[in-house]
Amino acid sequence: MTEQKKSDQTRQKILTAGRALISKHGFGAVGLARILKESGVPKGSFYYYFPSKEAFGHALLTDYVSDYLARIDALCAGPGSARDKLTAFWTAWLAQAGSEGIASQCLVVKLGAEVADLSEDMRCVLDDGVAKLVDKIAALLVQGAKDGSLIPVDDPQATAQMLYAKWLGAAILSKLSRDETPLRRALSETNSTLSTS
Amino acid sequence: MTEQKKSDQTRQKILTAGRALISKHGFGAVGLARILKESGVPKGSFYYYFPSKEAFGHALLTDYVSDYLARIDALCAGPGSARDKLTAFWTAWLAQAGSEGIASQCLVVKLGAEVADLSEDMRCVLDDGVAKLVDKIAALLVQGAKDGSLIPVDDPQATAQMLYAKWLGAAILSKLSRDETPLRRALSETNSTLSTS
DNA sequence: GGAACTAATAGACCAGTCGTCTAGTATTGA
DNA sequence: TCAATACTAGACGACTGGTCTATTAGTTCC
Repeated sequence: MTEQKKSDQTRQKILTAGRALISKHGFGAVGLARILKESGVPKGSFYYYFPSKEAFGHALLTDYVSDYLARIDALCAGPGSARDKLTAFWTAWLAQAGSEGIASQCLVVKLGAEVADLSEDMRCVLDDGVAKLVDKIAALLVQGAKDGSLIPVDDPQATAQMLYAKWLGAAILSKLSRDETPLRRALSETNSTLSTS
Repeated sequence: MTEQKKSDQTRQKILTAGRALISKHGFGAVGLARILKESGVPKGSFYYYFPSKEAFGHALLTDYVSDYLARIDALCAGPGSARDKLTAFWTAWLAQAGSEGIASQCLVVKLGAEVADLSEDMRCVLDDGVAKLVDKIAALLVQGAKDGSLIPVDDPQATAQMLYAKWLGAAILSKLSRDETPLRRALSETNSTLSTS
């Protein structure tokens, strides 16, 4: 009662190890054996928690998306202008790039193209997560127009989607070139396009 | 003499079938057996033409990049303003989307994230191709500023890279959502940002 | 014709894949 | 206490992956 059921802990361990491995190598490229070895869970247990590898991938993405959106919500709920929040959000992409592999955290970057042709279920989870994220960005744009920190835009939804597209593309270009320049340019372009003053 | 050596024809057949399969499913997800079967080449022959699957991937990308750049060169050498050429280039992304899988042709879209963490050789080929493509886009921006069809920009190289990033991201979003809207928005945003008049 | 050489192929090989199955241990509730 | 459930354990099967060796088919030259 005081703690999570042990069952959930084990399940979470698999999910966590899986996320690390898969965000680095891709979904298809990582075998169950590797994930299980990494998380110290025997093979037999895997199929107790997940009916298939695809179902596992589905759970992994669901988990990831909900984590991600929760973090954005926390950011939005905090103090500061809409502009500050947006900047903080984008800057995090660069920060991740610095620490380990460039844009290595973001599963949309790593799995977007793979999952789209692999599993309808997984595709929908990721697509849904992106849609919600774009909504939140659009909301920030609206808020920024009100508090005067951002330039008003005609169609916040469209602008938010194109903003996200630019960052997604820039992340892939940075991965490909092993160079943060695309991400840095995205940041400066984003600022100069949207910021007042 | 009159014709290519048969050896080269066979090699090309493998490359062609490989490109179709891999641009749809990804590099790792497609086995040699499938490619060979598709191209009607016996399995035992593969290692006569390529020393390894990775070397094959390298050749595949080299082939693809050179095809792609040649097409751009042909477009640039043709008639019309820089603006027309750029528009024709981007519109092709949408046209591909319409016919079969969205943005299914572009190997940068499909393989960018996969290859970046898979093979240094393949990564370099793709990265090099993208760099050259961005150069050509930048050259069009410069030309457009001169012929008056496009708004002059401060840093054509940076603008071209961000332009490509936006389209790359939009293509992935379109793949993910099975909806051309992101690509269409990219087109209208590109036009309204760059076009004079 | 027959030797010498290259071009091309067949099929074996083993590591690795996902998923199943049977057996076993802990934990719970009555 | 005892039985039922929750969970662990890993061997096993059927199959696919890329790779390589041994062999055949084809050409060239004397």
